[in-house]
Amino acid sequence: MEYDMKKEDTRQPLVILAGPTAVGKTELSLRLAKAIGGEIISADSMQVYRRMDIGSAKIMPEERDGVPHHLIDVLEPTEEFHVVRFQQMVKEVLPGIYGRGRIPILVGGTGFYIQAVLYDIDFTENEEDTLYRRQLEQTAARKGNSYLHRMLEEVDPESAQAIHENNVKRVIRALEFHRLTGQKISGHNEAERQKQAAYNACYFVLSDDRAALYGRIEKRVDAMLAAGLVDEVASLKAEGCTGDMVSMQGLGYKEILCCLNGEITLERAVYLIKRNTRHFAKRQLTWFRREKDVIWIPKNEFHYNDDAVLQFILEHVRKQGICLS
RNA sequence: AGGGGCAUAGUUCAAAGGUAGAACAGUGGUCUCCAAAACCAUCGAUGUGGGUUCGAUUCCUACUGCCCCUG
Repeated sequence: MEYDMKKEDTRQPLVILAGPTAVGKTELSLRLAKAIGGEIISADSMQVYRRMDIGSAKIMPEERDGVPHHLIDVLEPTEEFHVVRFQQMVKEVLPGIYGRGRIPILVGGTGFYIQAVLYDIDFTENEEDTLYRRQLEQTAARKGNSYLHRMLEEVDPESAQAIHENNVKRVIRALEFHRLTGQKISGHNEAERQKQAAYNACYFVLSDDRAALYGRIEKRVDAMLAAGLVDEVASLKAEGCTGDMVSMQGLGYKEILCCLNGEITLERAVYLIKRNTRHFAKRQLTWFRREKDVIWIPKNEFHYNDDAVLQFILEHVRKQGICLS
C-alpha cells in the first residue's frame, strides 16, 4: 500500500518478460500470470502462425493452465507478419485485457517488437512502397552497394553515416522513407528515440550463463526433431509454403525446408538450426543490453530457484505501483 | 610388434629457411516497417626435446600422440 503513494502514474500497467530463446520464458510467464492475474501477449514472430507448433516452441492450449494467451495461432503461414502488424494487433488486444481488470504480460524474445509497443513507435507516417523497394534492390544488384549508399548520402547524410553500405535493407528503407515523406529517417528516428515509455511498465529480461543457454538450445533442437519437426515442415510444404514466406524464415523451418528440397542433408540442417539459434540468442542479448530501464534476471545468480525469481519479479511489480489482484 | 603417413587457431584446411593466411565456431556491436531478418567489428595457432643455420614453425633427429597397412 505504501507504494501507491510513491507515484501517480496515469499510464496503463504493462509487464514485460523478455529474454533470449530457450531461457525459460514460457514457464515463468505462466507462474507470473497466475500470481498477478495477468493475461499473456506473445511477442513472438513465429508463434502467431497456425500449425507451426514444434519449431516455434509454442505453448499449446492444454499447457496454458487457464491463463489467456493472445497473438498465438492467429495467422496462416502464408500471411505476412512484421513489427507494424504486431504493434497493431497488440493495440487491438490491450483494451479487452484492461477491461477485464487484468494486467497484460508481454512475453517474447523480439526486442524490436517489444520496443515498438513499449514506446509506441510511430510507423504510421507512411505506407511501404514495395515497387520502389524492388527498384532499389535491382539498383543495388546491378550497380553495387556503394552506388545505393551514395544515393542515400545525397538525401540523408546522417543516415548514410550511420548505416553501413553493405546493409542494403536499411539503406533501402532510409531511401524509401525519404521518398515517401520528403524527410530524413535519421531525424524521425532521433525524435522517436526521445519518447518516454507509453506504459507504466516493468521490463524484465531473463538470462542465464552463456554456456548453459547454449546447452539448452542444443537440447531443445534435438527435442524438436524427436517431436516431429521434419513432419511439421513437410506438411507445411505440402500445403504450399515456400522459403520466401516470412513464416518459413523461422529458425528450424528454413533449414528443414532446405533439407526437404534436397539442398542439404538432415545432419547439416540440424547443425545449422543449432548454430543459427545460438547466433540469434546472442543478438537478442545484445539488444536487451542496450535497452534502457530493463531489470535483468540472471537465472544462474538466482541459483535456478524459480520461487526466488518469481518473488523478485513480484517485488518490482509492486514497487512500480502495478496493482496485484 | 613391423612398415608407412600426419602433427599449424576451438574445428576444417592453407603457406613458408626471414611479419604464418582463410573459412566456420567463439566474442563485442549496430538496429525505429523483412528483426527467428540484415549488417559491422574482433580474439585466436606451428605437439615436446635436441641438432644444422646468422636465423627453424619449415631441414635433420629422438620422443609423444593420432591414422593407415601387415601380422
